[in-house]
Amino acid sequence: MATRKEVALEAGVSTAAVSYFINNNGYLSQEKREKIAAAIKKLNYRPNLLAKSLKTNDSKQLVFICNEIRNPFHAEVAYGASSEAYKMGYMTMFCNVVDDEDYILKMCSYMVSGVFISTTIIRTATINKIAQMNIPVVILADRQRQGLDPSVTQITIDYDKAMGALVDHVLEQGKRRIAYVASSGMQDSARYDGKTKALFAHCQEKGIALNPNWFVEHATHTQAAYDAVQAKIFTQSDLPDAFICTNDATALGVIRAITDNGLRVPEDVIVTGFDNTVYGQMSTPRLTTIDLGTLNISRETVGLLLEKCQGKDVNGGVIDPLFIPRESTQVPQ
Amino acid sequence: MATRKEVALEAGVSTAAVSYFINNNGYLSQEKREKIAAAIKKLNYRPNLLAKSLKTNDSKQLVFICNEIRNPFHAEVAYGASSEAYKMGYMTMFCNVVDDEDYILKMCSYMVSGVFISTTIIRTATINKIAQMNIPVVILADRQRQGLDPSVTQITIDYDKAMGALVDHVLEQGKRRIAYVASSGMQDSARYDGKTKALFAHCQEKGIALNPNWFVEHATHTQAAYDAVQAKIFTQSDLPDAFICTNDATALGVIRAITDNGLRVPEDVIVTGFDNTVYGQMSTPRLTTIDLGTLNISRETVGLLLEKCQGKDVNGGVIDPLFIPRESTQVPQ
DNA sequence: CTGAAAGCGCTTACAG
DNA sequence: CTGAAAGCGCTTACAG
Repeated sequence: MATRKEVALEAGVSTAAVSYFINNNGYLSQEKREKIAAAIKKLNYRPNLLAKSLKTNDSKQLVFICNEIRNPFHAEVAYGASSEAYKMGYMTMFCNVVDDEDYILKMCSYMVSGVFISTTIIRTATINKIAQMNIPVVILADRQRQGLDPSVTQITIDYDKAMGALVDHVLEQGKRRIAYVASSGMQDSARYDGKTKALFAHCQEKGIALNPNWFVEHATHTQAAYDAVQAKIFTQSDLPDAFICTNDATALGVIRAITDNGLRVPEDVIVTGFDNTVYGQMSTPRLTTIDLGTLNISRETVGLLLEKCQGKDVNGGVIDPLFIPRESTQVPQ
Repeated sequence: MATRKEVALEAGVSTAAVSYFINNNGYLSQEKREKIAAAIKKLNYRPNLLAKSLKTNDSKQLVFICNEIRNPFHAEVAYGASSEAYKMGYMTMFCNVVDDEDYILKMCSYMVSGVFISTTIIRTATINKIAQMNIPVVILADRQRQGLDPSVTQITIDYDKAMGALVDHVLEQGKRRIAYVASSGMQDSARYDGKTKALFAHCQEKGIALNPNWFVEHATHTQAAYDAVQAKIFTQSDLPDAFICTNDATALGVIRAITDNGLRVPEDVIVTGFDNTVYGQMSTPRLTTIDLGTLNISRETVGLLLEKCQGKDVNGGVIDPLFIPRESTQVPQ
């Protein structure tokens, strides 16, 4: 690869002039412009963005952290985030890893412009260390975190409303034997997420006692959910009549497990999802779920992040969930 | 953020010594080591990886290009690729954009270590420009490309075998009225992909004339496939009795469209997918499909890429597909 | 209006 | 064994 120096030599100008040309600032005669343009073309020159980043102290790289890109919700967030970043001329580094603080901090050591966190399963201490590197951070998550560096912008989801709608709907269907399928562990308070908390609160309010034998943990994905439900629920003689699942991906695995045990959804057992993914819209039966406007919120969150990068003061927000009843919970009349 | 200079000052050593300490090379007395370690801790110092990259001419960043991260196949490849990169200490930049050459080349201008392309829909000229920047490139795609820079390593899929198995199976079910649902456009030769080509060849061999009215194009994803099939197929009076779909995600949308038109899968119409995603394993009916060992091949491809980065000579390969018959094509006896 | 020079935060060959 | 110095490819304040 040719460097700036070679271009300057070829064009018979200073290296500064080449810089001015490329960044379109400073004063440059028409004649020089043409010479430089010709030299760039001839040498097939491309500016080294890494060197530029070092000088300007900004790499125009965003880092995006999520814990499971194979979950269609996260894939949608990643899609929205990276396409918005693209539109604004930013690159996005992708991080699948949530528990290796050293790796995450390394990733942030490339003078990145900002960090977008889309997962609950990351330690507050890790987030704070990123913030202390003076990197703008936004987090899209399921609950307001305590003890977070005040510079971090939080965008949370109104889980009380969402889980309230789900629980009320389940009760309206005459079901009271509720199983809960979570992606996190129930006992581990660090991962005790907003959904779980809201579910428990609403059931208590409605006088429903949840059976701890029907809590399924660590159902991080479709296959894991299928396996966990088979192992933990269908080995019991006493069975639930409703499954509230942490997301659509999980719910699809649960429905398969139910069907494989000779029961029908929704006639025998009802199932709810979360996220309103396309797979839940297209499945048989279609999933009752919660819509968050995923694509839009991921885009808006990147927008917020980029405003922070420009030094603007930015407010977090709360996402209003929309309840969508479909076939997986309602027996046709 | 503290810099190397401040650490050196604090520890009372040269900046070179700090460098030796961090990279664990050169000679350093035990006493100095301890002083440096203390200074690093005290100042909460983190090396600027961008500056290091500029000096060493290698950023330890890989770029991963795919066209649709929301497709579960690509999500799986992204997952495998980035987790393998992580294991080897590399970062991965993620690129969703396939047709903006300028953006792609910019992304490669950060002294990236290598590029992993997982899409058919990218111009050969663009790939060659990356290769001409002396960046190692691997491409995981559906056909051997002509005119590619010889430095590029190609990993292709044996589509003849895969489509042959699918077509034979469909014919064995007594179906001869085959519709084809493609993610690309049929007429655009640049996007006329390996699957399509192989399908046509096999049908011709078997004496099956494909009806051009039953070619559905641009079904890039589940929703797009649903919409396209509704608009193009179910507006006709003459209907196919089998749908061969470019991938599982597409097939799920097609099944929904068929069902919404009052027909049953597989009793009235049969449907095949491709990729063996978890959604096809868990769907009702379960999808007949092709397995490629996606997770493994994405990991192996990254392994190959990293070997190339170390200057090794590396051979591409051909992936052997496995046919998996399931419920979506077989009426239970 | 223009270009020489300093400097971004690192690494490493080399002189002592 | 150790540190001063040059240099990676850029940008930009500043002297002329």
